[in-house]
Amino acid sequence: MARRSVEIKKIEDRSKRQVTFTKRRQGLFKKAGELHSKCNADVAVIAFSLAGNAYAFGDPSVSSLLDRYNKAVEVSPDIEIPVAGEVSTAERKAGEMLEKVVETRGGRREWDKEVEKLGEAEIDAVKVAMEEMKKKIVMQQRRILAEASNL
Amino acid sequence: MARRSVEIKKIEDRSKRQVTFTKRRQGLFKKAGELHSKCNADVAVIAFSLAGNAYAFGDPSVSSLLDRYNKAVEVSPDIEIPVAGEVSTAERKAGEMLEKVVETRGGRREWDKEVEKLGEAEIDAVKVAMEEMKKKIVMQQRRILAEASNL
DNA sequence: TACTCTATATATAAACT
DNA sequence: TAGTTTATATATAGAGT
Repeated sequence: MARRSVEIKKIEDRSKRQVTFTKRRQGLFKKAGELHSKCNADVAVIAFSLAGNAYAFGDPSVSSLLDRYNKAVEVSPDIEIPVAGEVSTAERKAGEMLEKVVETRGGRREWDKEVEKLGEAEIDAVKVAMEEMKKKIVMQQRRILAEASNL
Repeated sequence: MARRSVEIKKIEDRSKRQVTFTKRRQGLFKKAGELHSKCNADVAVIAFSLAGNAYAFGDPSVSSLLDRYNKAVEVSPDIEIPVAGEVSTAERKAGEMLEKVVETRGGRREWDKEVEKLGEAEIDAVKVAMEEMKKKIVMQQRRILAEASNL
């Protein structure tokens, strides 16, 4: 993993902890996305930073998975796997700053690789295609808005 | 990671997919626990297997975190940044579309239909993804030009 | 504050039991 | 079907910018 051994223990230094939180949250979201892509499993991850910010990852969407989870629990309340660290339920008071930023992104831009494969002969054609695609998208957006205003 | 490169693509073989799901779910839960212990952050993970089984990890508890998440979303529902799942789904769609463009360049444009399938929740995210994709393409173009001038 | 860069620690795919 | 092993792919802590 890194230069030193990991030591799963609370990091005391605030700024180091923040950096680690960001890095590991990204890693966690990426793993969740891979689990989704590879195994066709629906996955949701929610993380609250000490500052109280909420970060969520979910495919197809966080809220739909939460609903589904709640329903599953109703049906069979024994689903939950309580894996909890001993230090767990302890503190967690630090942040109640209610400026929740539901940030996102697990990393994953799979088209990166596709783009890198493009050669000189293709890159121009692709750009043109992109322009057309964008027009299409804008039109689609208008169509949706028009439908919405008809409700 | 393993004997072969990872290939983030759906695993077709049922039993292999099941094995991978189990291993990766365990890994994901472990990572979530480490994030909790090291950074004092509260984390919940929910995964549904293809078979429909629900698996959850949460500290202090899944349901308390879900409530907290729902409240956070209520407090700032107007935030432009889409929830992770929507972004990732959009990213995947954008990637799929690009693949089609690359495959069919010069020929008919099959992504037309794909665009028309996009719904309200996705269209914005797709636009954002398109912007990023375009940046990538421009960078790739520069790379090619730079190589060419070095000949 | 937020990147990038690597040396290492971990995770894990496939093989094997 | 499930646990163990091992060769590699990934993730990431710390340092540098």
